[in-house]
Amino acid sequence: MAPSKSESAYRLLHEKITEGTFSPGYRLVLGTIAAELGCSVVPVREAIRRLEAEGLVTFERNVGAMVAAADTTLYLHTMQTLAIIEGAATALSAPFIDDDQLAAARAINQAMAELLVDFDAPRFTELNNEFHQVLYRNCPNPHILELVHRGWNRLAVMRSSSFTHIPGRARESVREHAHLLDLIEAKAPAAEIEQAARAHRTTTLNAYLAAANLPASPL
Amino acid sequence: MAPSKSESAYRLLHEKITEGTFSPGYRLVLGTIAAELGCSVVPVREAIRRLEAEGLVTFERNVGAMVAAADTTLYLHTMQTLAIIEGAATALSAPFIDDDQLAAARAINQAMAELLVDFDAPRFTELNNEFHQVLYRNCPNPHILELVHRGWNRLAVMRSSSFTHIPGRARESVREHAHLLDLIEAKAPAAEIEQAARAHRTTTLNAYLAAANLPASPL
DNA sequence: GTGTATGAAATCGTATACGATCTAGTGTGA
DNA sequence: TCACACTAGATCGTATACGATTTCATACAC
Repeated sequence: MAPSKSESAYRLLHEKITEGTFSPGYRLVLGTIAAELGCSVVPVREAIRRLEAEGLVTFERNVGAMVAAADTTLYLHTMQTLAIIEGAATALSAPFIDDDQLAAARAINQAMAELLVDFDAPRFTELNNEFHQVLYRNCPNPHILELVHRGWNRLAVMRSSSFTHIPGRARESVREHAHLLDLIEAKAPAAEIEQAARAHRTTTLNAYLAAANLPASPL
Repeated sequence: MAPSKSESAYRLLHEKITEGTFSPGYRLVLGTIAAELGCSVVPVREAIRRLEAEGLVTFERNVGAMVAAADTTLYLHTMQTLAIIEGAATALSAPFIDDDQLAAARAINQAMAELLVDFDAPRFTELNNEFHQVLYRNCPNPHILELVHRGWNRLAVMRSSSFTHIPGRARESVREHAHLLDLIEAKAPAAEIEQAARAHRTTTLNAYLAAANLPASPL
């Protein structure tokens, strides 16, 4: 069956926001979006409420909705949260990663390594997403998986606009990926995998924190 | 200004669900709720969408909404998630807990200890909530705090209906609380506090898992 | 020039209405 | 008896309409 209009509106907005078509701060005017979608405002409001609950959109009474703003603090908080959640997701997922998936992840990481020579940031980011998805996808706890997705989405919204790559981080990243894969292949203890997966993200976070003259994350 | 009807509907439903007035599986019929609130269905739909995004309600197209079901698997997944998030929240909060708050927490735990003699489960649970709130309230990362709240809410919905206390767990709990407070007072490393706070919850989780003949949580 | 009143336009919030869809109960034929 | 078609009632999904609120530009007073 065709999806409901509310569902369509939700998907469309979600995509436009995470893909960066609508940048942070972009005003989502109900009437305009409704017209674009060829529907009335009611389903659009509903969609926006859902996006609000996911943190992709902020909504103010009698004023309207806009794509969640991307201030530095928010970004860093999101990264910290994701470090924690994704670390756990990866550790919980690890025992269920089979040889094929492991091979796929190694291939992706190899592709990333090759990109280092002639660096292509968007492509690198894309591969990075794929890589991590392979790692946490098998997580048997759907709540955690959902939180990981939400975290990635929130980062995606903000990253596009305001944050740039840290020099040398890409190379380190590839190395850390390889280490993570080794741990998983060796069936290392969950705590060790969690620690490595978390650190992988925390390192980036701390680089940003240092750049902003803030203390490093204690976790 | 008076809250919008959509906001009122959201708060009312949220409260009724977390307080247990509406048990898991309870059908939320738009028209009925709208009539109770003295408003139309549109704001009610919006409220329900928000609750859905928080996991308190499930919604099926052309069928309607109901309070999220409370099957065992869901409950355990939620507990596992909360163990991870709350552990981090507590560790991040610890450096900001002042002497007064520490004293308050000790007092609450003392009250819990006294309840052990003539056990009163609802009161114990209430104090337990208060205790943990003191511990994680100062967490400087609002995202994490929000996730903790959502986790507690989800547990609250389910706990009321289907889960009972584990014998001897209350006494252990009080002891673990005291240990946690000692670590915080001693300004122990964040990782250590996180570990203790997580373990406090994981122990309960594993007791449930064992009772259901499932393997313990690896984290 | 600065600050405040005013009014129009834009936008939101929600009631109402009605078609679409689901559910359950009844009847019919094999 | 069972499977299926059908109908009535309940409920959902969304368009439309309109009052309420905010915003912004303009005009006026000081």
